[in-house]
Amino acid sequence: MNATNKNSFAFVQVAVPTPLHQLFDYRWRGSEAVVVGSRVAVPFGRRSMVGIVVRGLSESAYPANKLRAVTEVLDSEPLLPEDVMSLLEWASRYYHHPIGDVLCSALPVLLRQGKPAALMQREIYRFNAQSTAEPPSEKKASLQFSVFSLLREADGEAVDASSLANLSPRWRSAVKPLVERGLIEPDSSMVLPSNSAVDTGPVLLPEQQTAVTAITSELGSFKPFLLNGVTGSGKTEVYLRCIEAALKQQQQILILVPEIALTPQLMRRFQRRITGCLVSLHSALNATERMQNWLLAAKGHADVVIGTRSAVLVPLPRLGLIIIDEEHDGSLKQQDGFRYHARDLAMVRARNRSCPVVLGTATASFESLHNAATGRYTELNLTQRAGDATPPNMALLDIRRRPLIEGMSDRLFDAIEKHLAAGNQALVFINRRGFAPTLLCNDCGACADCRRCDAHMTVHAKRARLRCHHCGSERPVPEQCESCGSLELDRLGYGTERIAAALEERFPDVSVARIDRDSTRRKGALQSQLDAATSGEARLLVGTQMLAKGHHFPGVTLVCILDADRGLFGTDFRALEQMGQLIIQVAGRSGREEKQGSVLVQTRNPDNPIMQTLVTDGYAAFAKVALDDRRLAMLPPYAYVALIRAEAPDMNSPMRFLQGVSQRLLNPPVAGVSVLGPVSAPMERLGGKYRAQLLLQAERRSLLNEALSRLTVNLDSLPNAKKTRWSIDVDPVDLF
DNA sequence: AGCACGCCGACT
DNA sequence: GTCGGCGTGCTC
Repeated sequence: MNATNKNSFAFVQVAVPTPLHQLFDYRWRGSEAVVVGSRVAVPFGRRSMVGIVVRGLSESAYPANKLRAVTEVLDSEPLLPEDVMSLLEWASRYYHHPIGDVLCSALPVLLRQGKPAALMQREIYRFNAQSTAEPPSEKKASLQFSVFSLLREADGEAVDASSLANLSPRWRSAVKPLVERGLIEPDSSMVLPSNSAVDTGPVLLPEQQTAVTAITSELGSFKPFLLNGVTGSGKTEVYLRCIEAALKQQQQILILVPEIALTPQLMRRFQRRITGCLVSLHSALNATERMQNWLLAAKGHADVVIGTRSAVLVPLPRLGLIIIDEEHDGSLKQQDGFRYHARDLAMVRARNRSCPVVLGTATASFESLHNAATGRYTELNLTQRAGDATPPNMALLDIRRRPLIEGMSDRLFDAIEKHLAAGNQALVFINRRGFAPTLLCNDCGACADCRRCDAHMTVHAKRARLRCHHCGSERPVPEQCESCGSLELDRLGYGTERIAAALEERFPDVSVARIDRDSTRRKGALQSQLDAATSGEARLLVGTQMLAKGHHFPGVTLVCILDADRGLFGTDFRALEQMGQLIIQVAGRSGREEKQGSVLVQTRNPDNPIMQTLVTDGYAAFAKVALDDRRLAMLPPYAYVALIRAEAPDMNSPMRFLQGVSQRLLNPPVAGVSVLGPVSAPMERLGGKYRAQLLLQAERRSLLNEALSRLTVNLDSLPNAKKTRWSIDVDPVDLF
């Protein structure tokens, strides 16, 4: 039912970008073929919108006199092919998000706005050797002469318009007469970022070879793999071999990566190894580049697409393999609007497409571990590190009743000193930005609080500002207590800024690099900090989880983790899982070369069994224990949950609205679905809005889906619905 | 979500 | 007298 469809229809159903859970019928010029997945311009209320044709209709249930006609057909071929359309329609039903919004958010912005779906053409010029016209004179027409000479020296090869623009900003005025006289010829060609491999890979370790063989032998059929590879075990090399195999079969490969500055790094590595057209899709691209790369993928020109979350929705006519790197990473889940999980959509897509999916990670998500344990995923393990690297040696550092200087124990300082003396680098990890998370008055006990959130302001000492890390609001650090005027203000707790300052004071001869969102905001700052860390110029590294993600510091032999205990008492059901992942990821930064690394985890809970398991027996053992708790609490992956969130400027509306929602879910009840709440959110006020939530819990996914389906019908008619912004989050990653 | 219509307070 | 506040209703 696509472009080749000869049936003529009187009506079409169109997905329009609105928050309404429905499609809209329009009259269609019967003679023309209906192209499912193409864009149309339609009148909608008082304005015109770009929508996507979902199907043709012989008759419409909507009153004939109210039907309006499609104003313009924008594509003659489907922009979204059948497989992507059905993926998105499925996602709309699964995540209970409006179909129009889902379909339209799969398009790059420019296409959503109705721009032609045309690949950018490169404007080029060639020297015409056949021309008998008089060449321009160097004296009379110097610019014409320079243009002409440049093209003549190119010897018939195409010269890009951009190189001509380098000659003079007025280059077009020189090109025009040359073209008119036939001395040069204009042309255009497709911009294809094709690439030739310059490196060949290393010899694979036996485990890598096993993984590659397992994956490549499944090309052409649906098969999910969980590639469990410790840091440094060469997961990327496995990806590359699988990509090469898929390329040989003329297939397109989709690689999803976390939303971090790592994409260019991975891109460069792939460019050295892969021959073909490589294209990236991430947030750093501008609208034009994004559309261009999207179209290269969608039209089948791109062979390999490396992208963040939303790339899972890009059309790929020859798709043959999906790889998800760092499968546990939270950025794969969209946190607003259409709240999809790219890993889960990739799984559905691969099933429909009959292609393998590789989920690569050193710290698998509990969902994926559970899927592997129940046989839904095939587990592949990479336990050996490349080269002679040995795994780091992890230990808990009991800081109870120990003297602490700026939150660090004497034994920690000793260890750092020892590693520095041996000529190595040390990394100190604290997952908190700023100087101190709290500013407390010693006289009245008041904290400097955010005016828009239920949160303390964080002290940023160098800039002398208080900042709220939840809503971004800022004010100067006060001299006096804001409630009683006292001058006795205490900066409580530690952040990266404070730790870096303390280390600088303790090790005055050593250069300290701080890597967090504040110190790397400036363009290029991250790269220069990372360079300083990699080259060894900075011998001490202090940072947040930014440090934990994929960067390799060959000289680091000691990793110190300062605030691990926070994960043990997190309010969220995923706090422990994330703590385990973070500790192992940070630990992986050390000892990747021939030197063995040490990891010290400062804790006030050295007897905590789960912490001990993580440190002595590793992530897999830790996950096993933590998963047991999930089972007992009836939480994912042993149950299915959805969270209905509501927020409003006044305190009562969200709660009242959710009470209405709860009523509807309970009368009549859906068997097997528990409704918990409504309760106010763990941080009730955020960004000046009051928030509440309702949790649905079910043993079976289909029951949860059924309950939610019943809900979305006319949810807007509930009391307070107009005053409230609400959303449904299926499989939430956190409960905030 | 937009964008209109609609019915009550302070302004030239 | 109207300019404009945001309640509420609709979008094929």
